[in-house]
Amino acid sequence: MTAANPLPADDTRTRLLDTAGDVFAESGYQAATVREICTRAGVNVALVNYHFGDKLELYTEVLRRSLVAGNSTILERVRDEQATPEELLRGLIGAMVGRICGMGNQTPHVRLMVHELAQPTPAMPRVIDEAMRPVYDRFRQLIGAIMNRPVDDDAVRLSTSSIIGQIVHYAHARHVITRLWPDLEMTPERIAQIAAHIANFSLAGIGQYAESNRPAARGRRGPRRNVK
Amino acid sequence: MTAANPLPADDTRTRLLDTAGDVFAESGYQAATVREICTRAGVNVALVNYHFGDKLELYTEVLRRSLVAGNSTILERVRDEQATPEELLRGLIGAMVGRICGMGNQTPHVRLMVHELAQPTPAMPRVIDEAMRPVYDRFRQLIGAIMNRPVDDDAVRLSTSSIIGQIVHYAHARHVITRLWPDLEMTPERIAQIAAHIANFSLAGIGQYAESNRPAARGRRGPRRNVK
DNA sequence: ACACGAATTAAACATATGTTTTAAACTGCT
DNA sequence: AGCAGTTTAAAACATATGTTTAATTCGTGT
Repeated sequence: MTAANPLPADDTRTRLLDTAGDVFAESGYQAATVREICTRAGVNVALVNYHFGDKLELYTEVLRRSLVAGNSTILERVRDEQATPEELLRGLIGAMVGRICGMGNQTPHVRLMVHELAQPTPAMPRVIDEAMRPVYDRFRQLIGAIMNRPVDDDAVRLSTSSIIGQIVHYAHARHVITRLWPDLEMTPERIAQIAAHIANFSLAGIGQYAESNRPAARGRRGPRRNVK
Repeated sequence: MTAANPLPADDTRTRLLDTAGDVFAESGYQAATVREICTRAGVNVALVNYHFGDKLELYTEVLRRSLVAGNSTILERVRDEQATPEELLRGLIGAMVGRICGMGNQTPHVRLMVHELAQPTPAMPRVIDEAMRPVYDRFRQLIGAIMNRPVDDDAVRLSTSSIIGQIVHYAHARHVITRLWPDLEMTPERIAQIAAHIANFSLAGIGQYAESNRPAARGRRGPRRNVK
């Protein structure tokens, strides 16, 4: 038979990478088996070692591709120089919620990150530096701008964790949420509602650190709501 | 039948359960090996099958013990009938943050939950119903009381997810946070600061749904159940 | 057409892991 | 002590999995 197959003329290497991305995203590095990957890719078991050396290098390469394709798309959606920090923050939250809650099954990129967090591999430092740090830093910039505080202020860092925590909770607790809130369907409108909620909720939370409430040295003065 | 043995403290069965709890908490169900468990417990490999049948039943029993010991302690700390919902919410947040950020390594209970979320086992439904649902429900009660809205109002559910998301982020993203914020040390003061931040941040976020800001068309009218 | 290196295949290998088997040691009771 | 039931131990088993080997096929330039 000629090279004209129903399957596209992708070379096996890329087919392996694509399939491995799916399998690793489903099961994580350790639970995924090279036989499962090769079977699904329709190639011989020996080819992952021939093309990549071993399982870990295949995983590393999968991760590398996922990283370069992953975070840049998110961050590039909030590069508008005209927009205010609040608008950019809303945009960033919306982009992340959209990717994480994306209807049906999640992006492989997201699931790779979830598994890497639960069971770190030798690639973890790079995952953090290349996938997480840029997002955290962008959030800190925006939040710092809104708060009018330096990016390494405690309030900025804590608020950054608060916002990211709210968002990625929909990745980590996906099964929990669908069981405890069965009526929740991730329609585009629902996703927009979630993003809007997180943005409003967080901007209100940030507000307590805002300029007017800012202390001169320590402790805060000002309206002091919610004091027990 | 006559063997009315009161089960010594270092009974093999108990020692297996304890060790298995540690190993499963470190590696998750799938990555943990019964040989590792037995070696660390100092017992023969065959004994897990003799006492528990198979690996999954051992895991199930470990989980069962963790569940009964786990969530009750948290929720019992917020049973004060005299306190206001805000105070109880602060207490609940503080209890969870304390357990999750607890200095050094996390509680086995927390790590078991994290692994179960990343890679669900057949025990997942029970984990959700017995460990997660009570906490979610208590949060919804308190938040609903503060907002003066029913517990299944969208705003209540979304705010519940927001608060829990902020808290458990310190469990899921532990490595990320320590790498992106190297100076952060989980001293008792720091843990208190984090809990206070999440409480203040969230009460401000909840504030936007408060009675005064409530739109007439949006939020559901109806019987004001669950208002204390 | 041919040769040579790259790519692919089938099979085997080595090891890890959950489980079972069979015998020995232990326990409580008469 | 002797016995019956329970518990432990050592070894074997069956299977899964990452990796290697050796042979075969494919592609390409001469």
